[in-house]
Amino acid sequence: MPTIKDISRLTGISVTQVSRALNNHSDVSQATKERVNRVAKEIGYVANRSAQNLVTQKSKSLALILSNLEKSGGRDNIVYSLISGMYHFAESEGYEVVMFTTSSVHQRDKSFVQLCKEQNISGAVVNGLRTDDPYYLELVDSDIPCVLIDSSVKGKETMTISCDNKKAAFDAVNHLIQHNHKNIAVLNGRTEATITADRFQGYVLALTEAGIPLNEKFIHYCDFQEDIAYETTLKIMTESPEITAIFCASDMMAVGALKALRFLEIKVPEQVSLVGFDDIPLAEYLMPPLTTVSQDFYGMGYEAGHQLLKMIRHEAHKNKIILPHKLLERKSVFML
Amino acid sequence: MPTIKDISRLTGISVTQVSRALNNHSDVSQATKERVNRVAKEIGYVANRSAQNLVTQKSKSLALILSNLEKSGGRDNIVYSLISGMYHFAESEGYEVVMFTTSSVHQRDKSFVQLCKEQNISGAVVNGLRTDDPYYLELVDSDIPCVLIDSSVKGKETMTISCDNKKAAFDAVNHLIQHNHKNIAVLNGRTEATITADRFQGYVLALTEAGIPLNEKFIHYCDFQEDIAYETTLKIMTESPEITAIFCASDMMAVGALKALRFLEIKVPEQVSLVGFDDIPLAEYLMPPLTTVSQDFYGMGYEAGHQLLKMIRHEAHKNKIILPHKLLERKSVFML
DNA sequence: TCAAGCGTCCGAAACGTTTCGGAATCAAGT
DNA sequence: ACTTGATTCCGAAACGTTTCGGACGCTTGA
Repeated sequence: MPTIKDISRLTGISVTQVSRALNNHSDVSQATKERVNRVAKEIGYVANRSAQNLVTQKSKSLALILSNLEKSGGRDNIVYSLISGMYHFAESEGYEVVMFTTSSVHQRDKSFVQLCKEQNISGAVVNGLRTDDPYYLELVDSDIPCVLIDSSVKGKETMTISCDNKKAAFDAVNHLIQHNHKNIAVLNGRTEATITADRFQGYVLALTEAGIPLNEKFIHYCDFQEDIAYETTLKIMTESPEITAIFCASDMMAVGALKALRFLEIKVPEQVSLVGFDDIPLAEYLMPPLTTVSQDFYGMGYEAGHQLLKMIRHEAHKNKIILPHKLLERKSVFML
Repeated sequence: MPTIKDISRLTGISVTQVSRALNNHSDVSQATKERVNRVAKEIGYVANRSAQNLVTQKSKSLALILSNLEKSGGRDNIVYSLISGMYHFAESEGYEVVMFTTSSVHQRDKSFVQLCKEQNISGAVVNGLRTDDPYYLELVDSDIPCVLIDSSVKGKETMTISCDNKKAAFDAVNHLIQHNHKNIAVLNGRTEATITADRFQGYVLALTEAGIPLNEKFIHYCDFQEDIAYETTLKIMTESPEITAIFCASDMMAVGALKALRFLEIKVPEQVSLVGFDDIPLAEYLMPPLTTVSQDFYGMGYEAGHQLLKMIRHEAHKNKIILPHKLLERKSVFML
């Protein structure tokens, strides 16, 4: 591979000036710049990133830190959308993105901070980590700029990006109320997740605004998992057959609920209405097509990268960004 | 960040020996190794990858080269499975994976080879590129080891990994024949793709073995796209209502076909049977659940990484690997 | 004539690591 | 006492880039 020295030798211009020409610095004449660039193209010169990173003590890489690739992205392809959104932004800025998961931490016995420092990584987008993970806490407390998706922690160098989960849950539940439902169960996510609490608040708000009392028996947590939602639905529908609607805090849980209802031979939506959350690709193909709150995960990944770069460049940035959501009415809600 | 020099200073051991101790070379005493490793852990030392890459002229990064993130991975999450399989393998070996797409080539005006050289990347897994892409050809012709998924080109340093597409297609079509279908249409993929030709051969073989003549009117190409499959199905079912079964070379095309059949009020599978290919997550949720040929894309990504590393290390490797497939019988095929 | 300023240039050091070539120490064998 | 070999060590160069500090030549204005 040709280096900057080759260009220097070929043109008779010093290495210093070649470097400055390539980087379009001001104190190099137009003529020199042109000559350098021409020769560079001719011999197929590409800058050696390792050398650049070494001397500048930084790199054009962003980290995408996830809990676990396989599991979380199984069928819903939320993580995939996040990846491709962030990737496309990074690409447009000439940045690389490198992924880390909790399993890489354990496999290599290094913390996220170490993993990042090792590669001179400039910043990280974080999604789906347990907020009590010590490595997570170390990361947000470090001097590495972080953009957190769907969770907020007061760290030195962090910002949060998410949709308005409370309002979104409110919209979903209110939609059910507008269809005259009163006995509305909720299948919520992992109790430790920030979004779980937010969405629960939306649920509560919608009910209380409508003057409907809360019923402990209708409130359940299913860890965002399809199979737990399945079991839970089986249980609550036999214990509380007065339920006429279920709000699921994720589409995958709605899928589990739907299967359970089908198993119990309860008609959806005629006997029980269903609202999901996320709008995963599956949602529109279910029978019936699922009414759900849509989130733009691709946009989230893209915007996360965008904000991260702003932080890295010390440009002004807000510390919280709210992305729009939308209630998608399909066929899983029935007017009583 | 602490460096190797800090360890040297703290222990009074030369930089050379510290380096060799850290890398567990043979000509350093056990006592020294222990001391070095202890101090390294104490001060939280992590090796600087850039410096390592620079001096060794290689890196612990593998490339994953894709046609286009967004489009190809839209709903089927095949690409996601590939990514996570390859990622998990890389992770277990302490390697990074960096993704490139055709759009990165154009955005940065660099060929895949340049993109790889720039980062000292040791090898690449390639999926979904057009085989006539000049950058693709340059890549497989270069000295960079490549593992090609689902396509074969005689390059210097390449190997191919795929399922037995011909046999798989044969199995699918034969399954229809065993259910007494004779007028079997095929919705095939992009004409330039290697797998398209392979699957077509399987289709032909199944028919000829059963003594069923080929019918040009039953053979169509839909570029693996749902909407084209939709339009095509609309067309062929009105022009050739004698068709009782359709073999789709991808599940996404089967989804398109299914929508078209539903629009035409043709019952699946009672009036027309359907077999897909890939077993995407959607398949089992369709109405009726789709009978299809399953491929293990996660395993493909994992194995691709595995074989790539073998090539990089100059260990023995075959130049073609066939992964198993399986016909998954669900509810979209009807016995005539 | 001199100083100041500008535009353009260059040498050399630095980044953190690996590795080549050589060397010191010690025990064992002659 | 001398060689031999094994074991353990070290200095210095090298990888390709950026950048600091300085320098040269030219024009301009006093």
